[in-house]
Amino acid sequence: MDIQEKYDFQRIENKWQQRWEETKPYKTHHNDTRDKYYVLEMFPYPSGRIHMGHVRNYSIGDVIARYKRLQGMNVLHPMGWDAFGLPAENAAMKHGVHPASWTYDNIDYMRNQLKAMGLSYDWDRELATCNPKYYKWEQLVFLKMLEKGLIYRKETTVNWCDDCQTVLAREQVIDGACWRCDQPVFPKTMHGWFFKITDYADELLDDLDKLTGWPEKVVTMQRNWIGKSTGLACDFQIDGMDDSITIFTTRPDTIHGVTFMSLAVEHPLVSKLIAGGKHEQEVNAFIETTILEKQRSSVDHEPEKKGVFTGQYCINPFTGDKVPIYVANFVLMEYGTGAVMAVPAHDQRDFEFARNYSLPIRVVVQPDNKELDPDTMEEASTEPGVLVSSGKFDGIDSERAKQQIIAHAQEHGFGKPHITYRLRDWGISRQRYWGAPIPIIHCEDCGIVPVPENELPVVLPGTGDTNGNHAPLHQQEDFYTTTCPKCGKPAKRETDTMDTFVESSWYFIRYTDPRFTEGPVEPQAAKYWLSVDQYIGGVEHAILHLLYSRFFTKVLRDLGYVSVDEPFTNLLTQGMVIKDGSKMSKSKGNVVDPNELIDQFGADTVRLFSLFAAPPERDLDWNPQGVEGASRFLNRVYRLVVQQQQCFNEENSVKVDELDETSKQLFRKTHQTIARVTDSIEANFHFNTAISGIMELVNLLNASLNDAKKLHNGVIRETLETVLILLFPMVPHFCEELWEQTGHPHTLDHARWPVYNKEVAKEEELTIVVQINGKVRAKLQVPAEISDAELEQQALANERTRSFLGERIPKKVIVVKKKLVNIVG
RNA sequence: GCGAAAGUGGCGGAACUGGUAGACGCACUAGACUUAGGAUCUAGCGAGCUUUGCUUGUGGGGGUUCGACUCCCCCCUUUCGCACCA
Repeated sequence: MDIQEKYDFQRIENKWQQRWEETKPYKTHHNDTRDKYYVLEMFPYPSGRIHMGHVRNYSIGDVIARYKRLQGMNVLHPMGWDAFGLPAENAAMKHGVHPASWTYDNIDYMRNQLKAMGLSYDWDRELATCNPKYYKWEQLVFLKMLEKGLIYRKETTVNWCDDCQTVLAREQVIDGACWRCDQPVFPKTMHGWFFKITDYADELLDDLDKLTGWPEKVVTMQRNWIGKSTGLACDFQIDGMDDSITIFTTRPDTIHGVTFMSLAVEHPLVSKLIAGGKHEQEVNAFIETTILEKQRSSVDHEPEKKGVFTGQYCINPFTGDKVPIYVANFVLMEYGTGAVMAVPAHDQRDFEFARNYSLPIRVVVQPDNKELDPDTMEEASTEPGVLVSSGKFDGIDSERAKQQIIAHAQEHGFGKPHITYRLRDWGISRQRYWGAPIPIIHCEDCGIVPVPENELPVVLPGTGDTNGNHAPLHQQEDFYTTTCPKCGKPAKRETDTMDTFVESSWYFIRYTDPRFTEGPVEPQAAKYWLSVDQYIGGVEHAILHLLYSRFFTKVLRDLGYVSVDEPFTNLLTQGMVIKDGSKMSKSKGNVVDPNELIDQFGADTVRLFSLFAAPPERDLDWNPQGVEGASRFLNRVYRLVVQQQQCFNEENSVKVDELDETSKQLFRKTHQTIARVTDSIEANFHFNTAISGIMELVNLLNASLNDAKKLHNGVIRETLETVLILLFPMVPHFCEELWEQTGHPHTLDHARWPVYNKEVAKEEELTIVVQINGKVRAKLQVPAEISDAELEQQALANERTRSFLGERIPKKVIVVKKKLVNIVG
């Protein structure tokens, strides 16, 4: 045996990457007899090159994949590309390249980068969402959803980003700006396609309880996003008109305290209410300025509550009171019914509005801790209490009154229980080129006609050659001119493309058999592999991507394609990679390029450091000197193996009883380390503590070699082999190379994760802390099997204890088994 | 404003269900080897002090306990999410 003296990471990494390319050890087969494990990292958008966030994400995923393989599981670990999207079009405009060739070039480049990291993907399952072979099935699912009534088209006011020239879903508007380009978003009225995600609102909400493997934070965010509220929908007749205003309230118990009515400026009844009245001009002017204000309002502060009287009144069905109808700037048309019954005594917004316009305040819920006086109240009281001034409901507890009032309204036919969600249907129409075409034909006679299934895919035109037309589809006459599949008359194709979040909502399902040609999902493969056991990605997708994916999984289940309710059993949201205290960004000039790092230190070192520097869920502060530390550690292990290679020559079984003390200690530490590393990974993927444990073992091996004249060869061997296996998921090239160089006939891919020997790991002696009044005063070395009484006696007999105690007589002695003795005196 | 999470050496971070605070790594200091070293090895490394040792110390203040980074109450700071949701 002759190991190369120096750790030549370049040679080693090239060698193993090439070998993995040839032998495909990570190719996965469906195998019902084995336990499966599906680990997935969020697939990247092919933006050009990978960044440190990817490095971290994929390093974490790769450790898990390799660890589970060592444990004997059949691991699915695929990779692909979220390949549709705006940057491709922007690049096309900027550099004059076709979005398709820009995207595919980037994919090629990034695939090489990922391969240079030594990630154990089954590359035969690679997919790109911009490939017609992928989006063909998405189009099919679209048609099935349409058939099932889960898709509709309507004209609405949408969020329009002028910069991106497209519509955005509400979730994609962040602080009034586009999530992608950060430009302000404007309302615009147009037709668009919608997925009825609200049909699944209840299930999406209820099933959150099943997601015990998700961070609580993400579950809460989704719960709030869905925003379920239960209450009463109630009609208020307009005085002197046939129409009535329907309101929604979660506080039906306060309905006797209504002193006015507030409508959103966009409420459809407003124009009718004011038509011909003396308030018409004033109201219209108010509406106009409010709409303008809404558009440019900064989000930091709520504007003052403002409104204007319409001149009309409506009637409270409970009291018969006439209350004035206002148009108010704080009422949202998008939520509830766009009309709010105003109870200033018990709602802060109504209270402020009432004070501004000197409207009456009427207390109807009396909390038990304080007396409410409408004239002196400084804020609304939202606490529960007992109903007052509420007719026959007086004296009833407010919680119970809610039910009784709803029942009363229902009995008399002017109201009913109602549930409202914050969640809205998902608008998926985009007016851009680089996306999956929506498979619909518009016919003047037949209306909306689905493209027949056998004509799928509707291929995005112009992708055939690099000079192809990549104008938005509504500008491509050759594309949209067609004939109606029903009547054969000239017709027009739908020119909207789908939101790219649609592709990423089901790619993890397609991975189970990405080459299946008979449908979107191969049933047996899906049944075997789903759900994803471990999903890993940034918390920035806590709502959008994860909610859409959950929705799609349920839809595909109801369409009969899959049998699971939830896509991701366990979710790990990794922290950001930051440098010098802030997120890496070009403008800050603190970007670290993974390529340079890998060239300089090797992929294994970069992987090791990104795992060591922080636990996965926390932000990782990138420290260039820390990387050197990781490199140093690998070099030290390499040197140790080179120095100690003789121990691999002979078969040396270890008999614990015959070992010298140093060898025995090292052997014990080896088994303790196995336990510790396994626990760190199993508990919460805290690789940082796993690595530090391995470092401690290596440190002890070094120290033992220095101390002892002759360390037992079998122990050295077992220690080094343990180190190599434990490190393998993190630094695979490095470990494979040393494993091979030390004469092992099979690669580590075929190895098994070690199991620690409890007997060996057990300490023979313990260090017991002796405290006097809670302060550490002495330490005792005692045999592990010592009794509590014996321990107490030894502690009291200890010389240092005695000198500290002096004349005092201990009042109490507390003995904590195998840990400490505290003497209270 | 509401909600959640987090505050531990010069830095990244450890500490299991309340039981030796600071594992491991980085940086730093001293020494060894060396023509040299950003290589390697050895030792030290929270602060203070009257330095075989003592005192103090986990954002601040209080409390529970024999004992608190850990549990309870109040406050401060940071980060994230939501933001007129009726």
